[in-house]
Amino acid sequence: MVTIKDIAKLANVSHTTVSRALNNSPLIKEPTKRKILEIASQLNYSPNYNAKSLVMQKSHTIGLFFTSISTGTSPSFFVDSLKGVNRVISQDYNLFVRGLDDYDDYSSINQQRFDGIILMSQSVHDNPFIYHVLQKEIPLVVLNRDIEEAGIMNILSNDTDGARKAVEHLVENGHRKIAIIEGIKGFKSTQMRLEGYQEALTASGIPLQSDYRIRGNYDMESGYAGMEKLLSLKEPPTAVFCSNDDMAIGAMNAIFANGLKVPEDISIVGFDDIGFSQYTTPRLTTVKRPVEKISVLGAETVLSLVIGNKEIPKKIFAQTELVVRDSVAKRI
Amino acid sequence: MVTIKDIAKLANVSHTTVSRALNNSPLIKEPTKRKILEIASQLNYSPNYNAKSLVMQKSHTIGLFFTSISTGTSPSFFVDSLKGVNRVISQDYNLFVRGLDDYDDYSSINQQRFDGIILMSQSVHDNPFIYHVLQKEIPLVVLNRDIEEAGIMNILSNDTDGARKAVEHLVENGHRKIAIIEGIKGFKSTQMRLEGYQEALTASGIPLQSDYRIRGNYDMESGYAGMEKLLSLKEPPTAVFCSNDDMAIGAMNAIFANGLKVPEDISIVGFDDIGFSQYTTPRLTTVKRPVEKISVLGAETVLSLVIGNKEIPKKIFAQTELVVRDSVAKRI
DNA sequence: AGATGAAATGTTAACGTGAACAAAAAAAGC
DNA sequence: GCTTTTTTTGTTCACGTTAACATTTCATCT
Repeated sequence: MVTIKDIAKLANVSHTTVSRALNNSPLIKEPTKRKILEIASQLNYSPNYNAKSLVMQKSHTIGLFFTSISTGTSPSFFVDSLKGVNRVISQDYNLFVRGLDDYDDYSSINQQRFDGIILMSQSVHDNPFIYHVLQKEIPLVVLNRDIEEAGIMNILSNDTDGARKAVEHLVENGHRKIAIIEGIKGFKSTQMRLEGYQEALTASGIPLQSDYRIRGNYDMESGYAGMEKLLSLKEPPTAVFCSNDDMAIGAMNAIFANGLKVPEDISIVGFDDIGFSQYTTPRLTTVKRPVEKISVLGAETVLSLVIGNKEIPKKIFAQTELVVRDSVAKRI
Repeated sequence: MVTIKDIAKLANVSHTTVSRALNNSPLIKEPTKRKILEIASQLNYSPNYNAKSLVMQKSHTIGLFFTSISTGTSPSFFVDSLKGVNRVISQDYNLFVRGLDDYDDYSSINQQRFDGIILMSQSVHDNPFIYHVLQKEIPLVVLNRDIEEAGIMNILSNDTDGARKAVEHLVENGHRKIAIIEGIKGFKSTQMRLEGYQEALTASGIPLQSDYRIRGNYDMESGYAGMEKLLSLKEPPTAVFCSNDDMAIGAMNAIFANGLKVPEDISIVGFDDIGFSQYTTPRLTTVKRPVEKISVLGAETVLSLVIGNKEIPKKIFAQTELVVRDSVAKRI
C-alpha cells in the first residue's frame, strides 16, 4: 500500500509537505504541489482513513439507525430513508446502517466510531439509545418521532394532522361509522395517527366507539385480521382509517374475501403513500408522508453538526398531504 | 476518552498487559486479567477501532454494495438483502451500504477501508467495480448475478430455471399466446428470465413472436405501459410473464383499466414473490426468489474469507420455486 | 551587502493499539 | 540453595497521518 512517505521519497520532500499538498494547504508553492499531486495520482495513492481518523479524532462515518430492520419497518419506508440520506452523504463519508435490535448494549457506539448519528426512530424503546448517544456527545438527529427532550434536533412529519385530514375526508363524504386499525403498540406514529382520528371524529360530534378501534402492527396480515374483526361486528363500519398503507391493503383483501366491495360497501383510507398504493384496485386514497424529504433534511442537519456548526436544536415539521384516489365513496 | 494506558496506570501494569488481558491472551495470569477487566468495565472502556485497524491492517468493515439504491432496485429486494446480511454480521463489524452509482471513481474502495465486500450485482456495468475489488485483493462475494470470471465466489438464484417453470405453468394451462415484459436492459436477471421464457416456449413447440416481447424496467409504471402495448395488438396474448412482481402489478392494473379481468381474460405470472403479491386481487402467481437466503449465504461466505479461510471459489445456486396463486386461468 | 521578515519546507511528536523482543518473576530440577 | 526452564510482565517500536515547532530559503528594505 502506498503512503505519503513513499510519495515524499519520490518527490524529494518531507512527508509533511506531501500531507499539506494533498490537503491543498496554502503553505505549499504551486509547482511543488503540482509535482506531488502528479506523483500521488501516478502511484494511485489513496489515504488511510484509519490513520487519519486516529490522529484527527474523526471517524468519517455517519450512522443511520432504525428501530428494527427486520420487523415493523415497511420496505418502502426503509428504502426511502436510505435514499434520502445517501443523496446527501458525500463520498468520503461512510454510511453505516443498523437496526437497534441488533444491539445488546451500546458500548460500541462512541465518538471514535461515529461522527454523527441519524436515528429513524419509531418507538419509545429507542430512548435509551438516544440518551446513550447524547451522553457520548455525538451529534444526533432524530427523525420521524417527536422527542420532548430539549436539545435534540428533531425532524418529523405531523402525523396527527395527516390522520385528521384523512378522517375528515371520510366525514365529508358522509361517513359516521368510521373505524381505525392501529399500528404497533408503543410506536409514536401509532399514537399520533390515533389522535388525529379521534380529533376528527370529536370535532364532528361523532362519539368514539371502542369496538371500532382495532390493534394492528403495520403489516398486511394484521390489516387483514383487523378488518375481519370489524366485519364480524353487529354493526360494521362504513369506512376504515388504516394507520398505514400496508394494513390498508390487507384490509381491502379481507373485504374482497368476504364478497364485499371497496369503496361501494366500505371505504378505506391509508397512510404513507407507498409506491403500491396507486396500483391497488381500487387505487388507494391515503396520506402522503415525506419520508425521503425528512431523511434528506436529517442528513443535511447531521452533516452540518458534524462540521461544527452550532445549530440551535429545533423541531422541523415536514407536511403531510392527503392524496385522494378511489377507495373512498360518498355515503348518502 | 479512556484508553488502555489509563487502565494500565490504575492497574499498575503496562499497557501491553492491558491489551493482552482485554484480548483474552493466555499469557496473562487469571487474577491480573480479572483485575484489569474489572477496571476496564468500571471506566466504561471501549476500544478505539481506528487505532486497532491501523496497527492490525484490518478495517472491521464489510461493504454491502448495490448497483443502484435509487433506481432499479425494488424496495423489498433491497430490504431482504439487508436483512440477510445483518443477521450474519456480528456486532463488531461495521456494515456499510452504498449504491455503485454514488461513486465517480473507486479510489476510496481499498483494503484499509473494507475487510470484505458483498456485491448485490444487477448489471454488467458492475464489472469495473468487480475488477477493481479483485485487483485490490479484497475478499469479494458477488450475489445475484452470474460472473463467468474464474476465482469469484458467486451466489445466485437460477432465474432461467424459475422463469421456465413459470412459463411452463402457463403452457400447461393451455396458453399458447404468451408474452413477456422484460426487465431493465443490461441486467443479467433480465436476460436469464428471458431465456427461461424462450426455453419453455421452444420446448413446447411454440414459435417466438417479436411483438410479444416488450421491454420494461422493473417498475410498476413500465409494467402498466408494457401491458397497454400488448393490449393494442391485433391479437393480444392470453397470458403474460412479467419479469418481476412490480411490473406484474402494473400490468394487472392496465388490464383492469381496459375493462378486462385477470385471470379470466388474461393470465399473469410474476417473478420474485414480494410481500404484496399475496395481497393483490387476484393473488399473484409468481416465482419465489430466495433473496434473503442468498444474502445470508453471501455474508457467511465473505466473513469466512475475511478471517482467512481459503475457500475454493465456486458458484452456489439457491433454488427458485413456483408459487401458484390465482392469477392464471385454464384456457380451454 | 547585510539585516529583517515572510514564505516554504523539514523535524519531531502524537494519536491508541498490537507485536517483537527483553526482562523479571516464578516454578522446576538437581 | 542455585541453576535452568517456563511463565508472566515490561519496553520499545511500528502503523500512516496531522500538528506544533524549528529551520531553511528567498525576497524586501535600508
